Parts: sequence; structure tokens; C-alpha cells
Amino acid sequence: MTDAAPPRARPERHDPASYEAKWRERWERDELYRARDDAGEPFYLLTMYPYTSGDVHIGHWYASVGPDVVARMRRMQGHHVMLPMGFDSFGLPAENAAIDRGIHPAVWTNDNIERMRAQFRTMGASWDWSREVVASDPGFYRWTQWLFIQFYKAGLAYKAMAPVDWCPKDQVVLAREQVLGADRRCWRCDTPVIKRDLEQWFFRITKYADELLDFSQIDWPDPILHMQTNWIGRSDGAEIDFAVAPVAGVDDGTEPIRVFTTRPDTIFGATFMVLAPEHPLTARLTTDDRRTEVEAYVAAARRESEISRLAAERERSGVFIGSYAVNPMTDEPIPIWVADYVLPGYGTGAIMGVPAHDARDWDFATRYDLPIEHVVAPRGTEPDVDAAFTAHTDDEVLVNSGEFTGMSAAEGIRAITAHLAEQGMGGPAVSYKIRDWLVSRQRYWGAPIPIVYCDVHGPQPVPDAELPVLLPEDVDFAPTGVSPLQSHPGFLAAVCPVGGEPARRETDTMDTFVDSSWYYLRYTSPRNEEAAWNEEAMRHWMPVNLYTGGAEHAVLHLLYSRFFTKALRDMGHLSFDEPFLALRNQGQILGADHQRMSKSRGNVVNPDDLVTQYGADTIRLFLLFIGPWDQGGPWSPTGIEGISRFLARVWAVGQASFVETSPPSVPGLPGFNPMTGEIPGSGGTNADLQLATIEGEARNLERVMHQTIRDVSEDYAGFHFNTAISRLMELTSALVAARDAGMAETEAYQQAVDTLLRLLAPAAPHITEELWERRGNPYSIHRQAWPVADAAMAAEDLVELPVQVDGKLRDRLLVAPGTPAEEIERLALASERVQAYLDGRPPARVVQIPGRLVNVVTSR
RNA sequence: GGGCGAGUGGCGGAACGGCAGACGCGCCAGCUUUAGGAGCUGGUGUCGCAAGACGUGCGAGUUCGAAUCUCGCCUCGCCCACCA
Repeated sequence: MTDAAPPRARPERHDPASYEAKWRERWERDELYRARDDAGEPFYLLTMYPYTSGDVHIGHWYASVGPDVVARMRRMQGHHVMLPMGFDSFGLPAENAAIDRGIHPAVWTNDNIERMRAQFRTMGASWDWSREVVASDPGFYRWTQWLFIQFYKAGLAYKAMAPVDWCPKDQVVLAREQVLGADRRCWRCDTPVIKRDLEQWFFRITKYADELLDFSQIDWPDPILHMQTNWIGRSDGAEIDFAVAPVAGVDDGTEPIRVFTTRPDTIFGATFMVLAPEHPLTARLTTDDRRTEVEAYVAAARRESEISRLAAERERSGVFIGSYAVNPMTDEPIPIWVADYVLPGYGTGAIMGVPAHDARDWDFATRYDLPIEHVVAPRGTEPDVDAAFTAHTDDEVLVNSGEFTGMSAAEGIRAITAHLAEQGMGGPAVSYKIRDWLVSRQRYWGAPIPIVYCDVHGPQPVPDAELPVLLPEDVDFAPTGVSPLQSHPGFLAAVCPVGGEPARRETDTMDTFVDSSWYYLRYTSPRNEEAAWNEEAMRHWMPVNLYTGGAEHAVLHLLYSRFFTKALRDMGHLSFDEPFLALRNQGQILGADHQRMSKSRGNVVNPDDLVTQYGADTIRLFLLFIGPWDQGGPWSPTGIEGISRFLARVWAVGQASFVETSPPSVPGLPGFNPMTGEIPGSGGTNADLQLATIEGEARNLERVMHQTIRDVSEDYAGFHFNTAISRLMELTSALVAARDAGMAETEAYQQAVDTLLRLLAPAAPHITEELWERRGNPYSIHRQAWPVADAAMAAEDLVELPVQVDGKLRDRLLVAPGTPAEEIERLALASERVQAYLDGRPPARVVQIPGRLVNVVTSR
């Protein structure tokens, strides 16, 4: 370029700090993201509300930015989006801060909330803060208490003595779901839990076990559905009564023992019976000569259950109790044993031992020399009575089973269950692994359970008018194993709502998962003081259209919330079956050391510093770009610079007032579009070429633009943010090339820039708003219509078809779309390179996938 | 022990029956810059001077064609774990 370019102003350097805060303030002032109840076509998009742990870290950003992109695109597409935000602010860490550092839990929590709000605001996410919900706010927990009472009145909340999991460090009981791993550790502090018999409050989630297994109305990730299914653990089988052989002086044999089995077809092979140590009949059926040994075993088993145990590797143990049951099919007496491999809480706490076909029974029988009878065998094989343990196969038939011999296992199950039912000795039965949800906690920082105990009238719910039962502030937080509220006389003293007698208040508080089981309902009318939610608003917004959060809540929050919804529906409070229609899980951002981020490991990444250095948009884009959003991964800042460069390029192409003058790389030739490769060789002069190219460039740019609209729209909706950003980078590269080719003043270029900004706006809201304004467009870009792809414009003029010979790439054809197959085949076979590889052999056939490829096959 | 998922360049990843490695990082060379930084252009899977050959954890299979589907194995991750 020898012509002296006219002097022009250099482009302004890209400096996010100069505009990001300004726009955030403007959007808030204008209530740009306010969700209105009276607007049409609602779309409720929700992110699991964060725990008030202290500081916002990079994981919060990662979890928030994905749904924010979707919310922003949906708004531009015309939906009325509600994207609320709040805080899961009850829980143990607040109380531990009080114990460790003498800060009141409320103070600690509120300080954290204030700091986190400010930190969250730097993200520029489109949350509607006017709907903020805080679980520890009396205005919220009043309704948590009200809901408890509804559950109590509906018979879904009850108090019972039960062996429960107890964390000795946190001095509190845990729900079964909060005990993790084979060594049974506390979900919060990792301490091995112990068993204690305590009277506790439960929610009757087991009543909904079957309905919770039905996922037909929801679009959730398969792994979550699997986890919930396995957790609920439905087993279909039969319950069978085994008569007890009368033992003089011990038992008259009137009460049978009921067992649960999934394989009633193997009953002819039941050669012994096992009771759980806790089974009520154990003591009654023990003969005097066995009593000492049995009692010692039962006592040992109870101690055993109180220490951490790695159960799977232990040798099976048990004790014969001296009496016999009768196998109802063979009429043979079978010995009754007690053994701790039978669990008290599952099935009936008693089993029939079928050692030939159950691995555990086999171990037990071989250790104690009990008889082994084979009663099923793979179809077509001779039953081998001396065979070792036989695992079940898909196609097995009954053997040695009287009139049932020869039936398939499935037939046998039906026939034997029916037979037993006729005899009044059992029938079909279902068993579940899931237990009722233990919701009481011996802690201060939670919603007090609104029950008072009266000596005359028993436990009574606190009347609605007296809610909330407020947490007192002057409390001694030292952990004692009972709620700190118990040593607060003012809190403890109550009056019976029925008769006015002096009464005692319940001092346990609710599990924080009770709060999160309904907070999404509160967002629909968060300031309502008359009710937990406004009926009309609930119907307008619920159910949540799209929910996002971590997969670690699969059998906790996500299961509890489904239970709550179904229970409240049955009480007449809700009008739908499922709370969250669609669910997407984000992956976890780990520390650089591949460990979970935690203060104690010192691997926490603080986004504030990154925002100061690069700006919020860069961090947002970087998090979206590092990989599939549902995958997460270890934190590595490598690559932030690449995003920073990308935004600088967007900044350069987005400024209307400035036309870049950087010279093409090859003097005399225009820069060419990297999207489409080179211009085919031309004999024309440079000037001819330049002109032809500019026309071609306009068409190319248009095509790339429409392809990008199509791909980015799909990718955002599908949470494939990483590929969406890469497409936007390609469009930006195309714009840079077009500008260098001298097209900056063309309509095509200007349109493409505006389109780029709108497509990028959900991911990078600040820079796009700034450039949108600088280009003279009306405020706000976030209120503009989403671009729509024109399929015809996105179509390629020429397609390049790979030509294979026997599956190996040998040549390429450049053809117009819609070229007839015969013509393509002719061109392919005419190719010199194809001819060379054919080497005179005739092609056996030619495979064509229209628009994709040609494969010339020589053999067969 | 059971269930689910994943293994692709130096790195993050893309493609998910049809041109393997899009996009980005890093690296190399050149240009530009008073210098530093930044920026720009080109290159960058492996072997080979090249033609070319080989290449998606390993081994088989299906197919005209496999990173993608099927079977077996190995490794890693997550969930459950004596559930009859």
C-alpha cells in the first residue's frame, strides 16, 4: 500500500473499567431485569440459591453465568423471564463461627450476605434482586414454620424414637441422605457418624416413594434420575409367612415370621431363616440353652453398629437361636439364626436363607455348615445338586421344586406367590430403601419447629397468628448435644394453644433442606405477608421452567423439593406435580490442585482480583469458553489472555467512528476471508481481483453471519457455551478480514457488526451495551430482538465434497449444492487422483452421502 | 462388590456414523515497535527430504466408511454399598 492513508484517529484502547460499572448502575436504575407478574409468556429460570459461606468464589460465577446467558437470550427472544436470587442462610457454619469467634450467627450471616451481594453485582448478571429471598429472615422462616404445621396436620410430619445417625463433632443428628460413603461420614465435617436412639421429627417422604420414581413429566439429566431411582430403591417381591415350630416353654407357634424376598421362586431352597438382631421375635424365640450366646451376639451387634464399619469385607457371623421355622413349601423344619447381615430397617427384618442362589446366604451356610439345595438352573442344563453357588442368569428354570419344577423363574415367581396368597401365607410385596426424612436438628441457627408440648393436651402446633416462633438473640452457643434453645428459659416457656396451660416449646430447629424445599415458591411473591405465596403469582410462574445447579444435590435438595411439591399439591396448596420441569447441572470448578476449592486447602480463586485486572465480561466469557459447562474442571487461568484479545478485537470492529487502516499482509492483494479459504487462482489484474473479491466478501460475510446466528442460538439454548463463543470468534475474524479488505463502510459489514453485538450480548453484557450505544443504536441492547437466521442466506454457494477411495480421502470436489448424484459420480471418477488410486480396477460401487462425501469402493 | 460416566495434539477442548484436531492457550518464524509489553502475518498431531504412511486408552467386531455403534479388557472420576 503505497498510497498515503489519510490520518485518522487511533482506535480507543479497550478499557473495560471505563464502562462496566456505569452500565451495571444504569441497568439497576432502570430495573431492566424486573420480572413482572402481569406480563405474558412467563419463563422461570432458577439457579440454586447459594449458601452464605463468606465470599463469592469463582465457582459461584461459573454456576451463575450459564443460566444468565440463557435468561438474557430468552428475554431477547420475547420471553418474560424471572431470574431471581437469594441466600440459603441457615445452617451450621454460622453457628460454628459463633462458637469459634464469638460472632452471633445472625451477624456473621448478614455480613456475609452484604458482602456477597456486592460481589455478585460485579458479574453483571440479570438477576431480579427485588425478589431476593433470605432463608434466615423471619419473614421467610415464618412460612417455613407454617409449612411444617401443614405437614403435621396432614400426617406427613411425625415424631418418633428411632436409631438415627449422629455426628459427634457437630453434635447433631443427620438425615440418612447427609451420611456419605462406605465409612459413613458427616456431609459437612467428614467425621464418622454413630448411631443413637433418639426421638426425632420426620417427614413421611416414603409415602411418595412410588410417585417419586415417575420422571415422565421432567427433563432432567439421566445420572440424576438414576441416583434418585437407586436411592428410592424399589424392589418388587413377596412377603411370606413361615410358621414357627412350637417349642415347649418358649413359643406356641401361633405367630409366624414374615420375610421379604425378591425371589419367592427359590423358596424350595430355603434351608434356614435369619432374623436381624433387632427383630422383635429374636428374644422370644430363643431357647434357654441358647440364650446366653444369643444375648451376647445381639449386644455385640448393637455395639458394632455404633462404630464406623467397613462392612463389605467383614466375615459373616451369626448365632443359632434354638428354634425352628417351617418351610411352607417343603414342610421341612429350618433352623432360625440371628445375624447382623440382615438389616432391621429393610423389608421385614427377616429373610429366608437360600444359600444355593444368594451369595450372602452361601457364605453364611458354608461357614456354619447349613444345608444347600439347588432349586433353579440355567435352562437346558442338568441340575447339579453338588454345584457350588450359582449366580442367577437371565433364562433359568425351577428344579427340585415340586409341582413348580420346569417353570421359568418369572412364571415361578408368579405361581408360587399366588399359591402362598391362596393359603393365606403371604403375597406380593414391595420394599424400598428410602427412609423417612429426619428433619429435626439440635441446633440454634435454623427455623424453630413450631410445636409446644402440653402435659394435658400433648404436642400442639403453634397457631398461625403466633408465627413466627422467633429465634431469641441472647443464647449460649456452646455445643452440648442438645439445642442451645433448651437452656433459654424465655424461649422454652410457652402456653398450650388448646387449654392455656403452661407448656414447653420444642427446641429443635429444622434441617436447612426444609428451607430449600420451598424457596422457589417464595420467589413468586417474596414480600407477601398474608401467605407463603400468592395463589395467582404461583400459578403464573410455577413450575420452574429451567433449574440449574450442582449434581451433588441429586438425592438431597432435588428429591426433597419433589416430595414437597407433591405433598403440597395433595394438601390443595399447589396445582402441579413437579417443581422443576428441566434441570441442567453445571460441572464443578476445582482448584488448580484438582481438589475441591476450600479455604483450608488455600486453593480458592477470588474473582474480584480477576475482574479488576480483566473486567467482568472477560471473566464471564472465559468461564463459558473453557469447556462444556456441565463438565467443569480444574482452574487454570491460561487462556484468559485469549479472551481479552478477542474482546479487544470486538472493540475494534464494533466502533463505527473508526475504520482500521492496518495494511493487508500481502501488498496488492486483499486480505481474504479465513472462513472460506483462498480465492481460486485468477488471471485478472489486481484491480479486477479486488473488485470481485469485495462483492464476494459481502456475500461471504452475510453467510457467515447467518450461520453464526443459527449456531449460537442453538448452542446457548443447549448450554454449549464453549462452542457458541468459538463461533462468535470466527464471526469476529471474518469481520476483521472484511474490514481489512476495505468493506467497513458497506451495509453488509455494518449489519454483521450489529448482529455480532446482539449475539454476544448475553455472554458479555457490558462491552456490547457500550458499543451498541457508541454505534448510535437505541438503549438497551438487552432489549433488542434476537437475530433470526435465514437458512437460505446461511447456505453455502459451493460445497466441497471429500472423495474417498475405499474409505481413504483422496481428492475433493467443489460443486454447487443440488448437483445431481450422477454428475458428482462422473466428476469423482474422472478425478486424476481417484484414477491413480483405482489403477485400472473398475469401481464396484460408489457410495454418496448427499452434501457430505463420495466414496469409491473397489472391492466386492 | 454394584451402577453410571469419561479416556482425542504440549494444554483446555471440537467433531458424536462421513474431511480427526474447529476455537483458544502455548510454542516457532517473520513483520511492526526507541525499548519493554502489546499488536499483526504465517506455521504448529507423529514419522519422513519428499511422495507418502501412521494416528482418537488396549484388543476384537459390525459397516463402503468407526473417535463416534457392539463385545471384552485397562485406567480415571462420580454415586451407592450386607437392601434379601
